[in-house]
Amino acid sequence: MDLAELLTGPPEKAAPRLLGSTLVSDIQGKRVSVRVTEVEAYKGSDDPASHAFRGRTMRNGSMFERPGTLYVYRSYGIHWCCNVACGPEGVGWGILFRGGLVIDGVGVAVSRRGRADSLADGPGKLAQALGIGGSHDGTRLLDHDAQIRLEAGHAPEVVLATPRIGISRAAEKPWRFIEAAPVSA
DNA sequence: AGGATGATGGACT
DNA sequence: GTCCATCATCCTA
Repeated sequence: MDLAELLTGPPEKAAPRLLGSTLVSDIQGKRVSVRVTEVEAYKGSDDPASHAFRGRTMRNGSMFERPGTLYVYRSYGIHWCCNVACGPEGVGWGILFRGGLVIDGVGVAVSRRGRADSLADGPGKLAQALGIGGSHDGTRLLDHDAQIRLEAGHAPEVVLATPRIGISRAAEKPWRFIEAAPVSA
C-alpha cells in the first residue's frame, strides 16, 4: 500500500503506518530530511481534541482538503506545528507530526534550531528543523515537485500506542504512536 | 530526572 | 478574558 492509499483511511489506522516514512523539505536551496518517529491521530468532528471538531474554519481549512495536504498552525503564539490531512476530502481528519530524527541536512537543521541536540523531538522542533512555517500551509505533500514532501520509508520493528500529549479533552484515547527501539538481547 | 514558569498570538466563549 | 495539539530555562533533588 502506498502513501496516497494509506492516507485515504481513518487517522488512527494511518498514523501508526506513517512511522518510518520521511519528511523532506527543500527550502531556500537547502534540504532537510526527517524520519518520522512520533505521530498523533486527530479525528475531526468525532474528536473533541481536534482543531476540526467544530467544523471548517479559516485556520483549519487545510485539514479538510484532500489527503496529503499539509495543515500548519501556530502553537502557543510561538511555534509552528504541522499535520497531514487524511481520510476523504471534507472530513477534517489529520495526523500530527510530533517528532522525528534528522537523517539528512543535519547542519541546516542545527542552524535553524540554534542548537546541536533535540533537533526534532517535538512538534514545534520538527517544524523548525524542516523550516516549515505558516506560508507552507496547504502544501501537497504527495506532489513530487512540492517544497515539502512525504516519502515512503521502512517501517519500524516496534510501535507503541499511548495517550496523546498536551490535550485535556479525549485524553484517554491511545492515538499517539511512537517508534520504539526493539528490546535488545 | 523531574516540576515550575514565562514567552506570545490567535481562536473561541 | 481564557484556553491552548509547545519549548527553553531555571530551579529543586
